[in-house]
Amino acid sequence: MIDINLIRENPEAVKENIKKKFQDSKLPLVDEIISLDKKKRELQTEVDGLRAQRNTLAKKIGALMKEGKREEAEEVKALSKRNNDRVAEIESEMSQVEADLKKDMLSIPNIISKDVPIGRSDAENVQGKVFLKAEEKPFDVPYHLDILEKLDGIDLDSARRTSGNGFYYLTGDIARLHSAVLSYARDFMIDKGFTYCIPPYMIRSDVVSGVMSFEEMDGMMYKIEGEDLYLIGTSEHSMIGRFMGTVMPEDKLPQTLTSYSPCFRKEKGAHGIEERGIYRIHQFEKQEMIVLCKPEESDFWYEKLWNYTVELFVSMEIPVRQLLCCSGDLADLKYQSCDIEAWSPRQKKYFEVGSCSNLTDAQARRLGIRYKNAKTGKNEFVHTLNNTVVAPPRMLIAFLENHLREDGSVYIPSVLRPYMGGKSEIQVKK
RNA sequence: GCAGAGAUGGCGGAGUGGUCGAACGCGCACGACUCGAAAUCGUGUUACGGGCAACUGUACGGGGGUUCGAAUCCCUCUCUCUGCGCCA
Repeated sequence: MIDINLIRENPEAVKENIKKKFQDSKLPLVDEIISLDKKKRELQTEVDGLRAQRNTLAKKIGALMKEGKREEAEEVKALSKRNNDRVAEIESEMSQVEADLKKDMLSIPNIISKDVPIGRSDAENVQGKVFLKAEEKPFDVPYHLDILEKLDGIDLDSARRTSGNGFYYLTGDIARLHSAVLSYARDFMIDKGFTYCIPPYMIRSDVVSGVMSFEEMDGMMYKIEGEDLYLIGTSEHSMIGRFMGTVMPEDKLPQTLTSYSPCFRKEKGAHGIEERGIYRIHQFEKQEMIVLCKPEESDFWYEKLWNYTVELFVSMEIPVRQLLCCSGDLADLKYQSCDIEAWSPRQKKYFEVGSCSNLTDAQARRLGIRYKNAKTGKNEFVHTLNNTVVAPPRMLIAFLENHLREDGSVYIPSVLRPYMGGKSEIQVKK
């Protein structure tokens, strides 16, 4: 949600931003908001006056009662009652106007960074920097599922029986590798000065509706039957929810946190769960990083965050590139976003393994996350950012394809060996 | 899970139907005193919204209700504490 003052003061800039995102159908909302906002303020003035009257009358009644002037008091009561009817009328009109206003405000996209490339859809995303040389293998790289099966590292048949499509058993060295990657990533972020955090894996509906739209919720979130609880789709949900409705002192910023959690997603809609293997699944695990900082520092942190992910992948000897999200592909809450994509020697192209976003104050405004500005003494909204550190098992696809050898064994880069009992490779099971 | 107690400003803590946005204390800010500091004294100090301003509205865990009027009474949810029970 953007600042309504921006719409009041500079509606043209807001419209320009909407055009940049190719959401022209939302253009009329801006004028609608201006008129709803005006209406709201008129109603507010009126209702404030009437309430002031109510307060005065109530005091008068109290005074009369004390003096024992019962009859006079009754007269004023009747007057006050009539006044209150009018208050109720305007209040209900006002709550309607407020609801409409809020709905419109939620549809207005966040102002995007000047650095965001302009484009209609993900097809127009722009390649940024590239790290390590993306090389083709001198042999055919099999589909990741086949690699996993050769290494005796996966059992999808049983998972389908116990849980259905979109679930998996990882076994043996592959399961260990999965944990090793997460542990290594956790320590990597701790070394960068981030605070490690294990959050709740279930959250209440008010937190859910705070962190996402109804459509997203419907398409992603699993609900616990008979409870007001949902399984988180990412630890960002509970990590950001942690700060809902709080004001923190300026010296508590920046908050630099890295969290681990399993993630549960229905994956309803566009791509679905049909794809074979472990690319898109209902359950995965993720090491995440989130930052809450002062407004003037969020650009700095954005650059830092995505570079951490790159550094992590490079240390595991996996070629990656940065892909700049274009204006049309950017979610409404985001100011700027990029994906980190890993090289797939099989497909001979890059695919997404993480995503880094700066939401500026849009998320914080929606959730009421503020800090006390030490200079001005005012409470102001923080900026929030989030980024994937690493999310296996999807990340394992990149790992296996890049480190596969012709004989079917998989090479383990040195940084992971301490987490793998010193092993330097995973061998094919005879 | 059962029973009892409770949730008030940055913190502690009064307040049980009207003059309460809230006593008192702590903390914090500013000023006085001092060479400087401590101590002491004085002043100020909730948030959000409307208004050029004067001023004004709302909020005492969340939601709903009673009343002319609710921090205060009723319902409900959440959370905390104490005791019992159960359990990794």
